[in-house]
Amino acid sequence: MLNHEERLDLVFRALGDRTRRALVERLVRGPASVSELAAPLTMSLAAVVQHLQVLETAGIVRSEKVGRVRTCRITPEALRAGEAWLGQRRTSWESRLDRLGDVLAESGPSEGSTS
Amino acid sequence: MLNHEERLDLVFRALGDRTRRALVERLVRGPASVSELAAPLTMSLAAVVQHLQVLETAGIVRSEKVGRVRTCRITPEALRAGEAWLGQRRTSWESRLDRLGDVLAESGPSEGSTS
DNA sequence: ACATCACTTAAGCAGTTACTTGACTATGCG
DNA sequence: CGCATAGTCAAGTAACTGCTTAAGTGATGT
Repeated sequence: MLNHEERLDLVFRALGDRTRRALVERLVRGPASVSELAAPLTMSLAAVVQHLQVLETAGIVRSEKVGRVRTCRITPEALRAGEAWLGQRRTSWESRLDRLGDVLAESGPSEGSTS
Repeated sequence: MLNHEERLDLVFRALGDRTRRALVERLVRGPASVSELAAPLTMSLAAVVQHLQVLETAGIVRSEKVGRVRTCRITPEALRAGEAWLGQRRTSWESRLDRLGDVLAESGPSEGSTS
């Protein structure tokens, strides 16, 4: 079991690494095998597999093995959850600024200001 | 100096921690002092300050000290950068699915399908 | 059958993170 | 002044990360 906060922990932490973001960038253009994903990277294959596991436990990627090839693909829900969290905080912040603007406008543009 | 990838590293890593997300959630509702931010949390004040430093180096929060009180507030640009990254990858993924759908549709809805 | 390919698993290690405690430095207030 | 408030700084530590290498496992190609 994995609640919403735990999921966000895993998603944001997973994305907080260039290599893993690079993997995501490759995978949004379509599925790929582990070796295809590893090819452009300078690290060992084992290291790439470990990064993929991080992405997979975060729910960002899923993979299935056919024969000896593991094919990885994006699962967009987790990315959407991260985007949604950020969007909600941004709108919350913006609406606060709006209310603040309203209060300042209410005091009148030429009436006695705060200064 | 801090390039775009480094900034994203810091932003996503900063958000990959519940405590820091809680601090952000508090701060989107308006500025607060360090002790106000620490009050609802169970950890030491020093620990909260350390979390705030992580948020500040990520560019998510800025703070200024007046007298003996440090007041923290959100800087929304960094959050927007994270949201933008996620949004771009999502649309990239979605447009790929659209193209895939087009190709499948092109073969004709009642013509010989893949099965 | 045998080699090769595509991973998989495990161990180890340097560096980082998320805390803690304790000592310290300003304010600000009566 | 004297004392509480609001942080600041430095050390220490246990757990976690991001790698590495090396030794498997189980397809696949010839």
